[in-house]
Amino acid sequence: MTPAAAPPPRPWQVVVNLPVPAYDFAVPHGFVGGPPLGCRVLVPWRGELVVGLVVGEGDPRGGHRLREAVHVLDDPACPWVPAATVAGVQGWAHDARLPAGLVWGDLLGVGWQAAYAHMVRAVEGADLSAFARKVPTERWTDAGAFAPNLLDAIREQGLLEERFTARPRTKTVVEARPLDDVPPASRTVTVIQAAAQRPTTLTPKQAQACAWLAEHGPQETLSGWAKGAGISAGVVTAALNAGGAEYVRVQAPPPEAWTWLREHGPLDSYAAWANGASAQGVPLSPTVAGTLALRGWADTVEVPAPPPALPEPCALVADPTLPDRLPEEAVWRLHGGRAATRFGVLAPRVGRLLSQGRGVLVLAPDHATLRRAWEGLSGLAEACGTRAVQIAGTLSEAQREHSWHLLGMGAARLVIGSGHALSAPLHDPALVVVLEEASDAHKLLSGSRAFLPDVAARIASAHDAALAYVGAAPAAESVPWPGAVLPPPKARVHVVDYANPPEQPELGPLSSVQHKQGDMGYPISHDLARVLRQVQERGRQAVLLAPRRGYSALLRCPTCEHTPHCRNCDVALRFHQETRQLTCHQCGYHEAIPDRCDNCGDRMWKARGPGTEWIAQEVGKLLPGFPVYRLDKDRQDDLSPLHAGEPGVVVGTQLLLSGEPPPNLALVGVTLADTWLNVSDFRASERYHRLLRQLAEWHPTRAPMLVVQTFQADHPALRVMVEGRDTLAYPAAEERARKALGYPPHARLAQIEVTARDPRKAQAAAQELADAFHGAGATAQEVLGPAPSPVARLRGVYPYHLFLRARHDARLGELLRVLDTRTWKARVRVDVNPRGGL
DNA sequence: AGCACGCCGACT
DNA sequence: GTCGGCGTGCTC
Repeated sequence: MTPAAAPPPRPWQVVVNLPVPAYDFAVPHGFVGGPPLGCRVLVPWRGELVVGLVVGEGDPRGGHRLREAVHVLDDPACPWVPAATVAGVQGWAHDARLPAGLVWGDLLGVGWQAAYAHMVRAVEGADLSAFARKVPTERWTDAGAFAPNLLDAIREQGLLEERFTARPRTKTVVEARPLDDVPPASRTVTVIQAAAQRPTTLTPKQAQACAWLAEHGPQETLSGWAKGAGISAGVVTAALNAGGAEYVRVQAPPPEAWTWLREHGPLDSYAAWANGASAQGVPLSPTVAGTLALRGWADTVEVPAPPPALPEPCALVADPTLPDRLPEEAVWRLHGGRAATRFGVLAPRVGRLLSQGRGVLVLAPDHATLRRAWEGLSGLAEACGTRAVQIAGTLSEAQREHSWHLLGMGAARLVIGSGHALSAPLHDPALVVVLEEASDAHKLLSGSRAFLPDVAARIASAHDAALAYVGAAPAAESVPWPGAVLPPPKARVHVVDYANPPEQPELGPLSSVQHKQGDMGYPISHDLARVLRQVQERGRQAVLLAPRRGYSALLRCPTCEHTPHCRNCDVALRFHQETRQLTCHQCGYHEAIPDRCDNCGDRMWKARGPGTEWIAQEVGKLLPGFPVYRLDKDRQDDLSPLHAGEPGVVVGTQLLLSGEPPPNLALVGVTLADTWLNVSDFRASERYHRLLRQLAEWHPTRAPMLVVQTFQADHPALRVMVEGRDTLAYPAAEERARKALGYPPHARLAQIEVTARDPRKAQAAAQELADAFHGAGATAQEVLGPAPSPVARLRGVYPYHLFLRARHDARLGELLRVLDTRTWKARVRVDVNPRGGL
């Protein structure tokens, strides 16, 4: 009786860092155990080996023969990404209709490059003569000696044996070679020494030279001898040729530079050696240092690199022993107060979990928020017997990898970071904290376009960890969760109402309307100007928030109203006065300012819509001699004098908020608030309100005056600030409005973008899609559009948008399934939970 | 994302 | 005849 054939092991689903779905790979020969979920593997890919991540099990009877995964890089007991995290991310990628590789490429920031030694040999008795040129023999050889695609061809036939060993991070250093190993030729030197017996044929001068040499000892050069003896070079040469002196090789003392390196080395480079030695009185140039190494006095060697220095934890500021009054539910929120207060309230909970040996993950949308969280929480980890690490783009690759290992070993249990921290191998996570959950910085602009709080929620749920939203003001979406609310910091808000200029009795109503902007002062109102002068007089600091970079939003011909537009996009070109250029802020296209209007030939241009350059220029006129700094994507002035406390004004875009506030900040001016409202997005007013709240809490202790210039002085997002209403007043009202309109959190949205180079093709494909949705039973409430994108042409392509609005996730999933029914005649991209545009 | 393949228009 | 534009398809 023959034993029943064991069922073939199920293949592994592996993602690589490319925008493609997970592919199946056969289990490597001889691998024992279940699928190593979350481990990195080396897989054959287009003739090379690439790092992939095991995210699941595939179909055991696949349609075609599979390639084998070649090597498992991580110990399955300690995967690179926790298995629950893998499940959470995979679930999100599936629901968002995104190729898994695209999602993992965005989320996993550490580990796609693995350092390993790779040795190969031919299997015993294999005949590789069919392969070209140089092929592996039966001796182990470094794989680098062969073309990767040749190795892959041999591998595919099962004729290759491979061995992988992890190679720790190394660095190259210069170290002094032991004296015994220095080549003898380098340890001797040729010198000129007087002959033992002086020939009788020497002239008197020659004899005199030889006598000097005998007395003063051997010389290294002829010229040294000549100079020392005070005799011409010709005579000493003749004396040498006549046999009065001879070249001999003698033992030389080791060079001083070598002795120095033996005492102070090893060092990172020849330059470091040269600088270090020179600084201590041993003259050495990098070139000479290199020559010494060439002669065998020093070697460059690979040594294991020490672990990189990680950010130091801050002092413990919050008291973890205070009572913990935060909700115990699976999802909760904490908003209001100042950042330091919020972390103080959060500390008892985080401290308790860390003390229990559990893990806490904190997701920050930007660098400034990350820094505040680090200041508020990192000291806590030390106090609770563990340590905190950061995983963020501001750290080096080596630092991120080291932090990753500390988490994987369980040595660190608090991780604070960007989206890259979400997949970190944190042990037993009990709490995932999403900071400033309404921030647009959580939305990845390219690739997967993931909204990180959505992914964080999936990961928390997969780990059965609690999820907390913490920030200055909640998103309307977080309002329904149970939560704790702190009173907002006091704000002194002054509103400049451009729409209602003060009564001017001496002028008639008509002229008042005609001149109202001029009368109130534009782009800097008289009110704002007055406060700015006070700032100057008192030597304080001010920040002005401009709605855009550049000089102006556009140029307009005063005669015919013509405005220069981008040749690739359907937008007006921004005017940059400093570079004398018109620039497209969508695609980067730029051109010199045209001499005359293309349309009517007029030579005049008028700027409209002030930007940072314009505002800075106005401030310069207003406050002569007062330092004016600028901070936007185009120009980042050095603000260190301000941070040292010197007086001045900074004009910038929202980029300002990602830095520290100046210490003597007395005034924050929003030069034109309406820019935050004049966007076609249902989240615009929430974003505006959050901006005001963030400005009010920006300075950690002060409450600077907030001057807001606007045409919509009665906007509720601003009114609640003026009236000093509580933290939840506006977000709760917004949430009620969303309910009435059927927007999140009372609906799930997805944007479907259809793009093509031909606008008619894009429009037709979008319409076809809409028809398909309706054909599948979608209602008119559920499918909105298609409509051309707000920017009808972008980088030369014409995007059309279609919106799906479903009551809940399940219905959205049902609707999205229509996309899989067939292929479409244009590029179709889905963005679930889109932000911006609608 | 890359990198093939393949189909059309502009040149020696 | 070829060179080279970029549209389409594939990667286990």
